[in-house]
Amino acid sequence: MSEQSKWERIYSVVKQIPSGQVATYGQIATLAGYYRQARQVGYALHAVPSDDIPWHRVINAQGKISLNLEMGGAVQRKMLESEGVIFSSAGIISLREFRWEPAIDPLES
DNA sequence: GGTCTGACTAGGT
DNA sequence: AACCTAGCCAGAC
Repeated sequence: MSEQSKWERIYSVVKQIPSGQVATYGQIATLAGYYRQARQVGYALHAVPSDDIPWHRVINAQGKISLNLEMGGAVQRKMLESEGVIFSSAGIISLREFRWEPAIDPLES
């Protein structure tokens, strides 16, 4: 499988994250059929080709933003907050409250 | 070609 | 809670 179609599969899952919800890198990897390849999800999002992919709704497993502030972390937080996602004083999002839990397999939809 | 890096994670100590 | 390790693999050099 080429890396192109692999990334596109990752993107197709990310596109299905609803506004106001978030997913973790590992969750996207698993949903796309690439269990344990969370790093590749991060890499794919780093090179995100267009702005119709809600890359900002992907965070790490600790509920935190993985970018440095200068890499766009501040922008990501602002976009999430504008969608209604709440950050704690420590900058942590409650995954229990905001994590996306797809009812159907994203690859089948 | 080998080696290193990294928007990561799960499991163990 | 903090730290370590193995697993993953596309680029950059």
